[in-house]
Amino acid sequence: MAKQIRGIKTQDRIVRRAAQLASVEGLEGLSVGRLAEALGLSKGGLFAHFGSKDALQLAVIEEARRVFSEAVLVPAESTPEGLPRLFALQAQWIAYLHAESFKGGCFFAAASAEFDGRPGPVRTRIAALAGQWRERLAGEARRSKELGHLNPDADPARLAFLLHAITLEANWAHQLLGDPDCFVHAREASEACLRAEATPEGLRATKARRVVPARPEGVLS
Amino acid sequence: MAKQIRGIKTQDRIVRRAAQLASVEGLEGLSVGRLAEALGLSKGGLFAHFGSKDALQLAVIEEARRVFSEAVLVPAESTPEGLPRLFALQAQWIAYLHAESFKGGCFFAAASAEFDGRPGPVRTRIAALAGQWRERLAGEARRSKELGHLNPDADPARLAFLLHAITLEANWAHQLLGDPDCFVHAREASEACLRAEATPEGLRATKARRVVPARPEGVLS
DNA sequence: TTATATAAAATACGGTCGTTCGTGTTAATA
DNA sequence: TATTAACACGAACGACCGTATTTTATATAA
Repeated sequence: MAKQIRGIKTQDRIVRRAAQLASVEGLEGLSVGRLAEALGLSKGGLFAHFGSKDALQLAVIEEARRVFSEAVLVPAESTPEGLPRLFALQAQWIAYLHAESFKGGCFFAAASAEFDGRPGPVRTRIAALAGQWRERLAGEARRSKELGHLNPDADPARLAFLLHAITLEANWAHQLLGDPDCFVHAREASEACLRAEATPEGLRATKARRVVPARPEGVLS
Repeated sequence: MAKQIRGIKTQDRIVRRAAQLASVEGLEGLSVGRLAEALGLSKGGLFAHFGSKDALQLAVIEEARRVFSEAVLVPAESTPEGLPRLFALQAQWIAYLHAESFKGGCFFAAASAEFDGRPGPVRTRIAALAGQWRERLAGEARRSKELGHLNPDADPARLAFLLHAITLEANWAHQLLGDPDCFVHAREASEACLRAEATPEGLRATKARRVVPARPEGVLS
């Protein structure tokens, strides 16, 4: 058999493919045997890299976090803080879902639903990351208010709640119903929600900005 | 062993308990063996009632639909059509989640995420019911517009999108993060979204209405 | 009472799961 | 060249899965 070409380390190959499969079949539904088969490895060989399924699942979560961070957080960092950045975060997130970096949609949405009723380290990690992300949105909303980009009576937590809701809904509608309008609705609704509480200065600061398209990652591995 | 008291037929007992367990562990994660054990039945005895796991899962889905219908649809029917009913649907839905009729949160939210990447009759049924429900919201929004309860430029589909998003977000925040404010946020956000596009007449028609509290069902079986 | 239909139990089968372990191969080091 | 460490294979394990079949108990009807 031709030796495996490896531009990247085996651990990375495993974890990337696993993240793809898990976004479709779930973190628990993904089995070591089938993952190994999909990668052309033996079950035992693959397993030795992690030692337990929990450890594998945790590694997969970190990979998903990395992908999400590069596709959403990093691009948004380059916009000015406050409302422009809040808008950028939301726009990048929607674009990232639209690009289908993960075939099964938002990895964390899937993992959240799967593990919210199952105590353990995996659930703990997912909840922590999801909480951080929501807090990131809320924090940027608070900063927007400080900068005078949002009305004084705007509630940052509720705004984060709404933005988060809109994106999850788009993901849901896309994955389950194949709704072709869901991303348009998501963009429009996001804009409407922000506009409804923005000050003129906030709007002036937030011009139409280019969304950095997310290129599917790890698909070729 | 004391004989089983059965006020309800065994099939019902099975399906009710199964729906409870499935809302926590997932429709696929729920196993015939453990379900039988939880009910004090033998695996074979339980299995004979359905003939296949697919059939059991489909029966569980119908049960969840029944519960949802009684807790949300039926109470809302008694309010006048248009904006009042749209508001009632949303309020009942949120109250229903708050009451935790299903321990694992919204059954269909969980099932959607679990099966959106798994073709088959189960996924088909879930998608059909979820689509019907969203269409129900959109239809009531359209009717509201016809009755002059909503501004002429309101987009019923987008409104349904938003209301649906808000509730799913509350469910998510409750289940994963245990966010104590999520239902308050959901109610406030829903009201804000409807108010933003409502006509004075629509607001007048929609007075504060009592939400029928959902009593947890099947928990005792 | 006997006969019959149904509900549940009991047992078993093949398959897949996560996990372990001993062996062989490869690559770097001394 | 000899040694070592990392890597991957392949077989095997016990447990549990969905499913099938066969047997036992229970209730009803003749």
